[in-house]
Amino acid sequence: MDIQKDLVAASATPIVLSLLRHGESYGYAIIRSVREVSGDRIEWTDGMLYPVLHRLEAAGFVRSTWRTADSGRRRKYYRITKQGEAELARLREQWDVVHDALGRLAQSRKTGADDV
Amino acid sequence: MDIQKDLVAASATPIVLSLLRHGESYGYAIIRSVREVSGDRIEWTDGMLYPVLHRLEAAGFVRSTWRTADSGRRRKYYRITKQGEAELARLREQWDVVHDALGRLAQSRKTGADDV
DNA sequence: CATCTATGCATAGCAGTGCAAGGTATCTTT
DNA sequence: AAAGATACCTTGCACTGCTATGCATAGATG
Repeated sequence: MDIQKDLVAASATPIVLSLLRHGESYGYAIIRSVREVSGDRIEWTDGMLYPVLHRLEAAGFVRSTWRTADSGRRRKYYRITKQGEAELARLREQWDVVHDALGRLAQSRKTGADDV
Repeated sequence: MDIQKDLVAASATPIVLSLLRHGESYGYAIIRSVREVSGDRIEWTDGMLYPVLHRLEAAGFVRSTWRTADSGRRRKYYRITKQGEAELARLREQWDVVHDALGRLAQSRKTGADDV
């Protein structure tokens, strides 16, 4: 499924922060998790995700640490900060507002009526 | 409430199309409807909405007609096209995917776990 | 009547955004 | 040794769009 760019962009931050809120993770694992949780319907490219992660770090919402796995692989682990959790709460509220509005419009029968 | 620009941008099209699906409307009325349906939490500026409407018309998703109200006011009424309805269905599906993913992440306790 | 406010629409300069594409590194498999 | 998988980096090129400003006009106010 091809999700519109602006929707992908708008949703990336809350998705990443939500994931990290459950536990630290690294780039590739994040991409895999997003694919899984969306039933293979959201597929991020690494070229897209890493700038997002860097931005989030610059903003103080996440923090990174290099680590080496048993396999010898070096990975950059990200964890959410307190600021990041606060930001996530704000974003969630905004998404609720918008989703709520869309939900009402999907059902309402009268909203579009206009007067002369 | 200050909603992030990218979220406003991503949600504008489905909101407009949903509104018009219930009945034709014009700029100012659309802005008022959105404010109402969101409980005053989404406030669009006219400068933002009109380019959106023009874009939607260029894409064939809506069609416009000039009309004069009893008051003498000229208004540009917009109505959704068949294409527009199809597009709305597509967008709704995409929003569902993203909202679903966000919902799972808000509750899930295991998704962020990574392996070494 | 003049002025201000509310209603209605238009638009581009300025500001900004960001990912596709290409690259590096290194472990694992063929 | 070469190819594939894993892991991360980064910017040029492509693109996006709304803030600010402007026009028009009906209605309200002094």
